[in-house]
Amino acid sequence: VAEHGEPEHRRARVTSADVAREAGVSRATVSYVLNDSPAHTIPEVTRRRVLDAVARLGYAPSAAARTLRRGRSDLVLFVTPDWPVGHTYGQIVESLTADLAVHGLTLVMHQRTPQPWSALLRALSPAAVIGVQAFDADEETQMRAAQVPLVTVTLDETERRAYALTQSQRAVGRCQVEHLVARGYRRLGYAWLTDPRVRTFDDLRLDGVRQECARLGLKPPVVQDVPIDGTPSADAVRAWLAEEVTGVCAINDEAAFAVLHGMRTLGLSAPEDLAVIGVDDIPVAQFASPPLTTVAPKMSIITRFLATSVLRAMRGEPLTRPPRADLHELVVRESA
Amino acid sequence: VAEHGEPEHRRARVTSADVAREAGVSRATVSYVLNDSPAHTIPEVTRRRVLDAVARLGYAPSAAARTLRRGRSDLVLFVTPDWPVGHTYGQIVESLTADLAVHGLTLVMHQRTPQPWSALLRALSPAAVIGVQAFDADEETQMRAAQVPLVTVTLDETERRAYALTQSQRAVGRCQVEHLVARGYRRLGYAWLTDPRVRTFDDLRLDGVRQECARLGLKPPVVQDVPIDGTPSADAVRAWLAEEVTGVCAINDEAAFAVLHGMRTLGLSAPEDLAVIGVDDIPVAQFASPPLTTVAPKMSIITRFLATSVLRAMRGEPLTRPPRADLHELVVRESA
DNA sequence: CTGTTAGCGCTTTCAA
DNA sequence: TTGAAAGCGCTAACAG
Repeated sequence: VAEHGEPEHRRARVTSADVAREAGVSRATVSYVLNDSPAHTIPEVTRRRVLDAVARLGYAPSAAARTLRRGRSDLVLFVTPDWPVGHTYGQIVESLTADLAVHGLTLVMHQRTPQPWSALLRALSPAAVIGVQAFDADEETQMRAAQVPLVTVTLDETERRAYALTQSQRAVGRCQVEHLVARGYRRLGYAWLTDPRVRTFDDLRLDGVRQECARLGLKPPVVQDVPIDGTPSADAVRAWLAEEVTGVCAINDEAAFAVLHGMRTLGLSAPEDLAVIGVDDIPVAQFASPPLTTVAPKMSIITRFLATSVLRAMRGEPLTRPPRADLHELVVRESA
Repeated sequence: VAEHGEPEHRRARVTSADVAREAGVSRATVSYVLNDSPAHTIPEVTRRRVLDAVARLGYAPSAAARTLRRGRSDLVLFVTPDWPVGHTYGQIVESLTADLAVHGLTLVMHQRTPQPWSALLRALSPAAVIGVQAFDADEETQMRAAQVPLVTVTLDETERRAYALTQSQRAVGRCQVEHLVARGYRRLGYAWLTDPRVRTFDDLRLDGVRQECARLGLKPPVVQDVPIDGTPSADAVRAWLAEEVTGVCAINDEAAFAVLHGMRTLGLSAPEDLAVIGVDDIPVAQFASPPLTTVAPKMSIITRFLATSVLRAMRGEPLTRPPRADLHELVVRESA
């Protein structure tokens, strides 16, 4: 831990006025150039002069001033649910941050708590809000009142909304079933996490599993809770076996690991006794025993789409459909 | 993906002027009350009136205006290295965000790229910067020039700095050795990741392992790279066995999983043939085969300390030493 | 095509 | 103890 005191000669901040002076133009012109103001067309010479001055002075516009003036910042607020955030979280931050940065937007994450976050909203004046859960009526009212140009990307398709990620979640479940059935497993189980907070996801993924089972004329999946906090995951395995389940779809790779572990304590092994397929492809999935077959979401495509959606919504343009390309891919290893 | 258009009646934003009017005082008074201005003492009645008005109007101060005025925002910039961010990342975000929020500070993460981030610095005017790598001279100059009150919390202790996390990293390595030796393993190996970007950490943790080996009069650890991207981790295991290594410390849990997997392909099992101990206690560690013994950093304590350091540094107070309590704890399972 | 200018909402002297 | 007022740096009308 180290600290720097204030510099002795606190050189004043470089402002757009400095740039204007250096370039021999007015502040307005500087602003027009820097913002590619559509209403004003600036001759190339002037443009270059301004840009040069900017470079020479190392000028960076003050986000605060710009926000104050425009009434809206360049921040995009990502409101995460109250789930335990796992590997996926880092991935999202990483690529979404990059995708937004391209457009001059900065990602700010906020994890939902029981407390309302309307104050955050007003304090940040974000350019957009991305949510992974539907906002309740109260929250939506808040956002309207706060005059936040509001984009909601949600996992929940209960309302009439387009639903990129929702579709993806269902498709993930379908993909699991498809693979299992292709391998000849016809009586399926589903491994849910005990943590009730993850249920949003589950509902959707499980729903996809159910859909696909129904479509293929299979019995509905046997759902079992799998405790993530430790021991008795063998119970779930026994229950499946009792129902003659031969293949289980896990809500995510952690759950799959738990199932595999439960099987191990029972002296069973995958995929012979029970095939297991996960979701996420966490880094250690390849080191599972046996290496875990799983469905890997293509984060970069998803975040790219999210970023585009935000941009379009900010401009008031109609939102596009999710990309054609699958938002996930099957990674076949040995567990199924 | 759903979108809200602008509200029809865009009710103007609630400002401190509104609060002042509602409370029958001046804007200055509102400001004093809200900021607990030390130079001014406000009678309790006035205070209450203001606070009531704030609540009634649902007023939230504009971060932009405040920043513009004060020249510094309430943002704390966390500059992460260019490593692959794993499970730890989410943990840090989660608890550090909460710890800072208590003090009205908002955490913003920025992952280092080859490009400089000085523009970000000037744009955000953050209240502090937390770095997990030492900043180079250029960057430090930038920060001074940008007049950012600068706090550096670094993993690198090469310069004369206090080093909470550094000590912790070394201590983590020592802790691994301690446990292994207590269990009777005396010839040790060290599992490094192939990814060169993680080396910062490794150096420190490995250093701790070396120190402890030296202190106990053991031979230095046999270091082996472990490829995280797939297959041939068996080579490392063979190499260790050839050197009569009986216990290996892994740089993190993923590396430990890789080692365990390599052993499995060789028909070996832990801890009989080779004991393995990791770092991090990722959620799936308990489901490893065998369940992974590991050193778990106590994130909440670490982030609390980070938050406190930031606060103190912002106030110009001297920085305190890291907390007495160990910053990590041993989680004994079966692999070692 | 470029410049002048009026604020955005807040904090903080300075004066009352 | 409270109020009036001057900006912080920027953008966007409006003039020129």
